[in-house]
Amino acid sequence: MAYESEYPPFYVTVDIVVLAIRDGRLNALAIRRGPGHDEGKWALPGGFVGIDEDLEPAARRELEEETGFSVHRDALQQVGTYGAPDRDPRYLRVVSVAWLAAVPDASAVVAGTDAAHAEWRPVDDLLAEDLAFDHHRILADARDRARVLVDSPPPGTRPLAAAFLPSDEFSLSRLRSVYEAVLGRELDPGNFQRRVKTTQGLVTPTGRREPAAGGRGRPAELFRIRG
Amino acid sequence: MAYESEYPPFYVTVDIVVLAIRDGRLNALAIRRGPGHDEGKWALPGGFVGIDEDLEPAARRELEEETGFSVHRDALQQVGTYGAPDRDPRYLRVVSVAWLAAVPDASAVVAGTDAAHAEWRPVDDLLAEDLAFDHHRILADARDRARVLVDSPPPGTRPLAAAFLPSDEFSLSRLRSVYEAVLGRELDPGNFQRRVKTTQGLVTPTGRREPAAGGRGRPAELFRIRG
DNA sequence: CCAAAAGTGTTATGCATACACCCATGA
DNA sequence: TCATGGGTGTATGCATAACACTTTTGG
Repeated sequence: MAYESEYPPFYVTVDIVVLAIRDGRLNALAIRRGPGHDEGKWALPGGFVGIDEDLEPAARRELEEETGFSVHRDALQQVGTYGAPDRDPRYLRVVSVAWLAAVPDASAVVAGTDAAHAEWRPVDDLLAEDLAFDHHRILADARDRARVLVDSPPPGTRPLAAAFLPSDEFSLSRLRSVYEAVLGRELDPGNFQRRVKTTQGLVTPTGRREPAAGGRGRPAELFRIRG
Repeated sequence: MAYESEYPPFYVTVDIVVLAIRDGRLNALAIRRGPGHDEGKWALPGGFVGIDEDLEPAARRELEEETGFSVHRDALQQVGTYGAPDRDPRYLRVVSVAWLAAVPDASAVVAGTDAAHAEWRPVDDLLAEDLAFDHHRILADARDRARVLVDSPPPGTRPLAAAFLPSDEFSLSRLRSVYEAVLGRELDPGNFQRRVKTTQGLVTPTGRREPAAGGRGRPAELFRIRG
């Protein structure tokens, strides 16, 4: 085509803020940068978009390469796009489309995948540090977005909180702990119970109760997301 | 650099949903496509990002080229990024970062600028048509975003509604008509009045009243955004 | 006086919060 | 029986909505 060379070429990448709840705190997958630019700093996982690949599939592919997880459509959300001319000094121009992914807590998942040196790190801790590239801002934006999504999930979508739960069935206190970790504050157990139960089409009771594991206190009823 | 040729090159563009209130309806700037791909369909204004240009300045530059307007920081918001491999058949890969811009109603502005054949069109009408490229989805996403932003402006930012007003000073019914056009529904005048007045730091009274122009009914008090 | 728009008052309703209190279980 | 967490009931405050009503102008 006639105009092929008239416009500047860019590299396009996806960066993914992979979120999970660990020990009651919101964690993100971070990769310690090796020798070279921003050495030793934490960075977000990501990679280049393929020549025939749409953006969302590219994010999904990277996520699976890093964690092994295939998440639900609604658990992978575009956060924003970052393209300052100097954001990656290694190349002339890299524009990154940032995504957030909510995955269940699974400590072992990272090992054996691409990101052998990836680690779960509390988001608060990461945000208190100097991250590589513009990943500090990306992480902050992703956390803000996650808070909005957890607080008021768009109608018709699978709530983001569901993606953090390791099992289809869960107690409401488990669900509440997810909300608390994402929002960064404690919620009243009773009010949370009522709010979730009275929200149409959010959870359905299974009738069964939690196997008395730790065993102190009344066993909780088990629920399931969306019928 | 060693890796320059390993990754696929993309073109990066910005598309802008320029919004204004005209005759009580939410309008967007649209350009009728000439001979070539998607001929005759309406498209959004936009253009390529420069080699040394950040994304937001690129959107701002395009906006000014098309309309002559320099909008406030908070009146130009990133909506999302669209990069399906086949979204622009003219080139191999074009990734577009979509923005929404709120501008005051000024019918004459378009003439004499780049977009001589740009026209204001009601958003509802455009969404009922088949737009060029993936601009239908972009426009729909931008309108949804505008509604959220008008309804609950992020604290500390200049409310989006202010950007639609042609003057610093305005009556509350003028402001209300902006809300109504964006939200697509009517609001109770009394309740709107109270809500706006009691919201801290939103509007400040000027003490003056509207010059009795059309002249029927009690002249409205004039307000200003953010003291 | 009448119409029309600006602006205020009043009441109902829903929702979130705070918190008291009961339930069911393990030790 | 006690501690612990699950779960319900209830009062209160706040934001919104609905709408009656007053105010101020032009015709």
